Amino acid sequence: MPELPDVEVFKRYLDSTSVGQRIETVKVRSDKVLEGTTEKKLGETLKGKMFAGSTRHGKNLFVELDSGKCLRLHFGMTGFLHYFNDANEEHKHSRVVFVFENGGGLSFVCQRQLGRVFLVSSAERWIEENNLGPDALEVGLSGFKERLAGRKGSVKSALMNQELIAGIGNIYADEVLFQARVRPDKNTALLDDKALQRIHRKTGEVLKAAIKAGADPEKFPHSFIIPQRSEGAPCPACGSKIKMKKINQRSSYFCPSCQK
DNA sequence: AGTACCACCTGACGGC
DNA sequence: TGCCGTCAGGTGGTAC
Repeated sequence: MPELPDVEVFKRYLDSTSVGQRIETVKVRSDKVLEGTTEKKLGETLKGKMFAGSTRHGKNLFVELDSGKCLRLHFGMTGFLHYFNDANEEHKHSRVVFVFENGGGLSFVCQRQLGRVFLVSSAERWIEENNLGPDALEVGLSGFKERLAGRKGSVKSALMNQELIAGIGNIYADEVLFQARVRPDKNTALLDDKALQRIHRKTGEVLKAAIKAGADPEKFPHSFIIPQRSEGAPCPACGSKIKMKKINQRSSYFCPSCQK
């Protein structure tokens, strides 16, 4: 689930349900998702404070408090947010709950518990210290080309490298490369200027279209390959059979006829 | 720099 | 029905 478009959808959900609300208490259902903090510390830091706003960078969602402190939410493979009004609506896989003074609650839900909740001093500082690349929706063509320049590995690995560009994961890397008509195992260094321009343009277009569709594959344009991610499925552009190949241990689906 | 493999986790699915 | 391997949209560490 949680690549850039999903996290952007979570951000909008958080903004509309929880920003402006004051926190009464924090309940930790599983401390496996906490990193560098504890239920006690989280409670002490958040109690009585308000969710003042949020920013997203790549796959990270930063929630700012009116105290100046900041939460970093990373959703792993199975994380999402769930707002509920009544305690019996709390999700089965709710791992951390921010209970608001109005009685509602926001859950950080994460079945596989690979997601993480952290306290950070500021979003900018964390991004800087962790060498995160520019957000995939913010990076311009020149920055995009500079960051990919001289890469020897596959273009898909480069697109998924969060230190180069932040926000693209396994699924959307496949989509961007399908739309740009570039094979995912193509060596980045062999891409000509036109191909790089196409990949940059399609990155923006694909991510924006996915956000517009609420990151729901059922609402994606018919031209997208994502809903066809299985070996032998018909290519949405030419009808030939989709192929699967492992690239850096991750399943990659592409059309051998459309993508060169 | 790039890649392979493992680990962290849970659950769904297919084969036997 | 049950056991088992495999797979899943992420990331971090280690070793080559």
